[in-house]
Amino acid sequence: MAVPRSAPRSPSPQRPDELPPTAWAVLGLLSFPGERTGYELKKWADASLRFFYWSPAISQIYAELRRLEGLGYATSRRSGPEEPRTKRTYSITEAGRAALAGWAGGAEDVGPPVLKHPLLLRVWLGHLAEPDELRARVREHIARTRGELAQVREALARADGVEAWSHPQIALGWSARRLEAEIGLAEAMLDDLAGLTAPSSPTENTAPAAPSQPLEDSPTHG
Amino acid sequence: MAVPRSAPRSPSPQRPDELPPTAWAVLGLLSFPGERTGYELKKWADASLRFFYWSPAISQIYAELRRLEGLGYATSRRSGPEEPRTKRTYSITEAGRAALAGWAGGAEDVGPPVLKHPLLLRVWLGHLAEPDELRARVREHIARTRGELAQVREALARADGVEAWSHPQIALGWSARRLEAEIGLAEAMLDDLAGLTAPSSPTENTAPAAPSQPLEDSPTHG
DNA sequence: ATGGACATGTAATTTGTTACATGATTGC
DNA sequence: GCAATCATGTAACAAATTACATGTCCAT
Repeated sequence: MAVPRSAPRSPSPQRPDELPPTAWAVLGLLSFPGERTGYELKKWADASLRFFYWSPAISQIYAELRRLEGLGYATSRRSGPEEPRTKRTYSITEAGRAALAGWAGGAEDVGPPVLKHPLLLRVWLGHLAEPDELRARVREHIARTRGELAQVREALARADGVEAWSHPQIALGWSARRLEAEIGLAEAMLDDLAGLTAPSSPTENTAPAAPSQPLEDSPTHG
Repeated sequence: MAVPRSAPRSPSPQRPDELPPTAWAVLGLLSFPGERTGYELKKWADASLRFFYWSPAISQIYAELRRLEGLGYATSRRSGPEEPRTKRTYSITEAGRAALAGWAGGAEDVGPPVLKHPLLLRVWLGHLAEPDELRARVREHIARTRGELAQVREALARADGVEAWSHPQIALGWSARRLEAEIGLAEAMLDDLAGLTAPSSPTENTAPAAPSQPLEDSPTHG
């Protein structure tokens, strides 16, 4: 179990486990064969991690790498014989692999997925917007999503056939199907929005009651 | 255009616009008929906002309300004749409604949806976990999602028929379909994972190459 | 030699969470 | 009286972003 070689450049004395998911994500990036720089990690995160778990800012990746190194979960070395000397290459340690396996294989609840969908926020406030404008935003979203779908399929093609990539492949496959569903959802919403402006049965404007406060059983996990 | 009445208790002199989406979300909660307390806002966010845009912590809701009041987008008053005097009730101002309409109706890109899916993170690292355990996590996720779907349907039923709620209803309808899709996605992933342990064609372990670094066109919007 | 991709990092700031303290109101 | 829910808020901290500073390497 390789001990941390180079002096930990980050003094934060963090207890093992109890790391935020982002730290595990970065360590996970490191857990696949090969060693890589923070910069490479960022590109990789942009190309696949972000489709199911968001891509941290490059500065945060560097910070996480320092934390991971401080914990002995990763080691870094400055450049190879061929490489530019300014380059710092990270790899996972045995301790890191063990800790990551503990997190990935554990039964503790990692919490529900969190979705932040600014478009839906706008639709939700649609009574304040021009119907046409709103639908234009939805169509833009569909176009963007199609672009992302193409990217996922590329990433999928790149991973195809490589034995060690089977799980990332499943995650990417899930992402592709998810984006397909997202497109269908947006198209259905387009119809809903169209139905609002051209209503078949023009409902009488019944005095809108105050928003009677909702149910009592909703779990407070915000 | 009602000027800010009560002295702004938060000194932050923020430029109009340029607010984070969360601030617009809270202001949006206030934009529907009626006035309400921070506490009520939190419950409402838990019951509907969180399905398409996450529910801020109660302390952050209070903070956002103070900021909104400082900007003149909301006013608060301490209690009514009947209410407990410790209660502070907020409502949106005309300036707030105008600003919100500017954001909701604007054409600026609000950015892509961000999904943080801890379960997928685990699946992605599945090579470090027991296959059975992993599938158990997926099944737990399906169960939880079914519960959330039931909640959305309740919220939908509550909003049904009320004219002023049409857009929130569309957002909620989208959420319901999204959760249905999420269940289907998870079930398909369960199959994928099963296919891994019982492979029809046991592929020869071809020497796993180093992760050849991915494409160059991925937009860096982390 | 210039610009772009590669590469690392710091500082300042914002955003968001948890834990805690306090107290009123309501129903049993 | 007691517990649960309602209600507000502070303090400490953690997470994450942006802006900035610096420099290398490579192709045109």
